[in-house]
Amino acid sequence: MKDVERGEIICLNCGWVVVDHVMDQGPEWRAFNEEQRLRRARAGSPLSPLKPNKGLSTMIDWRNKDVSGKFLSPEKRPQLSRLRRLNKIISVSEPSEKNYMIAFAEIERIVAQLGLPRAIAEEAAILYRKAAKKRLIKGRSIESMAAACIYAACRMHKIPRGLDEISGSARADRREIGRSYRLLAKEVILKVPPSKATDYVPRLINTLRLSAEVEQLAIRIIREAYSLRLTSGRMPKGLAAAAVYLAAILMNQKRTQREIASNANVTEVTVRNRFKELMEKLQFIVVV
DNA sequence: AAGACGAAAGTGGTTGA
DNA sequence: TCAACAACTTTCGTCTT
Repeated sequence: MKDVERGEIICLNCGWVVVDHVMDQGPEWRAFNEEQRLRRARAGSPLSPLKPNKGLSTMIDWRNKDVSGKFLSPEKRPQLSRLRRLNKIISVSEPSEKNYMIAFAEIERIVAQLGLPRAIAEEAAILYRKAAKKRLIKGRSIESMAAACIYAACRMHKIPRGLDEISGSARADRREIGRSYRLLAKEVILKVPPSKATDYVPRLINTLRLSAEVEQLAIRIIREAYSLRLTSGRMPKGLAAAAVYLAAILMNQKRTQREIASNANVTEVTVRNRFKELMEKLQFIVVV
């Protein structure tokens, strides 16, 4: 019922673009997505924010020249190569760097498992650095903070994932992640726009294979609902699900409540309740 | 037979003392 | 820190298509 894994395509750079392509795919799109996702997820060299030292640590040039460009004397070369080797070891064995390595490995693991875009991993890594700088990880597990960073990064990039979706793939329990996230939100992230209902729409439209018109309409419905104060205290994803349901009906592309509910990670009942409210308050839209 | 609907009891998260 | 509370879920029976 709460199936977490779902082939889904997101542009690995910006988080959005590829979605459009998916709309045109035939029945095979799911497999195509998965395949492409895996292929892309493993491609390319690791990007800088995910390296413990951001790629900015001291490097000793491999050319045996000194500052003035003259070649070094033969006696000095072995010494230099020893230095190089030592420098390499030291640069990752400093305690804080080791911490980063564990954290970043965890971040990459979760991101890969959930099929999230690379930008998320980078954002999460940046957040993790900031958290570490403020000593927020003291007394907390690295894993929970890493997961919290991913959760935050997802929200910042408008790719909403539930806390439970992430905790499902994390090596820390939901409660701990929640705590870490709160701390993170308070101390590091200055402004996190609370996730809006419209953020959930593209993903739903996608997995349900609905058309772009439905998406537009659903978003319009949500805007209306928002301006009518129908949204306070309600789960954004619940509202999103109901709006998509309504939009699909209006566009003659009806999906069952069950389909929508399971894809939005809410229950049918919630979809129904939101749907009912929408019908009560938004009648004038239907008339038009 | 499957989807939609709603009531009742249960659950987790927020709020206020 | 604890209890009250609202929103949401689960479960299940009934109605509609």
